[in-house]
Amino acid sequence: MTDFKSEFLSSLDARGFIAQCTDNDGLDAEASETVMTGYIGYDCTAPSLHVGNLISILMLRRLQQTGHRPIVVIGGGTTKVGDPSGKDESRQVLSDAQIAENKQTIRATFERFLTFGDGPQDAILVDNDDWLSELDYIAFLRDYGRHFSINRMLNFDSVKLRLDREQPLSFLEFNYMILQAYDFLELHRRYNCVLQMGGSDQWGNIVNGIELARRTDQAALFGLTTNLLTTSSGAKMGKTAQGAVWLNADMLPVYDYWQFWRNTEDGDIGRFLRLFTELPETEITRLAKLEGAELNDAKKALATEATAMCHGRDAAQKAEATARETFEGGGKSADLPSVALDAGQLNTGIGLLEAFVLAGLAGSNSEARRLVQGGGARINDAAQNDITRMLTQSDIKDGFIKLSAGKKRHVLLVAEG
RNA sequence: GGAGGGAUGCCCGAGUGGCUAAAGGGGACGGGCUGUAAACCCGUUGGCUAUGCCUACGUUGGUUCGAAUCCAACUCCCUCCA
Repeated sequence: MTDFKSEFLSSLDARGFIAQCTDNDGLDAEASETVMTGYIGYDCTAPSLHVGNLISILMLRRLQQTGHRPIVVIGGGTTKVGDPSGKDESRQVLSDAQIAENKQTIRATFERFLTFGDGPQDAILVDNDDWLSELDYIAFLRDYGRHFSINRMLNFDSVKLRLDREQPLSFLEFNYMILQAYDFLELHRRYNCVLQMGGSDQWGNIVNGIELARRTDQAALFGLTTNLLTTSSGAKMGKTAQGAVWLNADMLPVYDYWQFWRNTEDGDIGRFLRLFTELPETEITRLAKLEGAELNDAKKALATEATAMCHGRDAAQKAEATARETFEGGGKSADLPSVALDAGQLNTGIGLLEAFVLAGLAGSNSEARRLVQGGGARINDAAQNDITRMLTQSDIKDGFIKLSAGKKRHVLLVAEG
């Protein structure tokens, strides 16, 4: 722990956000004496962000809460090129229309965490395509390329690790850090942005931007990173059975989002409460001290608080109530994720396996069969072992048929039409 | 331009003519234990209109009764030389 004067840095520090800063004292002074502007960049390859992006979003939120201006940079320009990182074959390049669409839905998420507008501390959202797509190659190389030292870049971890492992590194990819560095410079020029934040994997890119601005504009910019999030058992955050934990409700039901946090590992509780909720420190200390089964209360608090921030408090409490009824009250809740079913199908009857596939609880008939044979399939809480069984109108209880795969995954089939 | 190495299921990775829907590991899913946790134990893990059928070992064609395995061409990747 360092002693910070500024509310911005001291609160981030107290909550365990900070991994590394390019200049603690300089940034602290800037944050306590001015209304500063800081940014984080996001690619828009998917229609929604996921929990892996959450820490950085919360840093922007705290930046704003402590009196500064956050900028969200959408990587429309970089997405167009197609991020080559990772070792997969080159990804599909998204169409301009898709990118525009993703920008819209992603923006909606930020509106839950930040206040946008025209005031001095209101958040703004910009697209780096605005300046990147207009760059002139020769002019760019002449004006900015000369400031980048290959010798130095080869020493950045992102590059070095690749080369050490003898993995390919394309020129395109190599240029990524240059474009990102240029983003920072451009944001400084346009918006007087002085701070770039991001995950610790962004350190090299951030430092490059700072260096570039110092050389071309004699500007003093700052960088701040957070640790990449893993669970205490070492797994990467943000993946569940179904895939990524999306922040948009139409990509992942609020109930499932709540469940994701509810299933946090014991060892992560204190850390996650500090990072992902805005509960006061005293309350967190109390919750984190709980032991054994009582820790479940801390997990519920985490789930509800984290969900409230992303989806609103009403939705969060509803999810909590649904979970309580489902797990503690014998499974009566009508608010579980539901899937519509044509009423006519129930008249003729619908196969058990087909129903599980329809509900999204199994990926194929074969998978559904294994589920049944493994003893994990239930209808209205009654275990099923006959794969030929048909579901009919008579299975409807209180207006729906409850399908369960295992103890945690439940879906309601609702007849319509 | 030359020489060599490689491409296997969600991922890593064995297999070098039939016993291979393809070892092993990881991940994932289900079950057990528990606290809707972790760890651990057990099972499952291509699809289907299912005692059979279809698809699958980079692509296309060939040899063979039979190919992931042999041959040819092609594509992509890596290493070294120029």
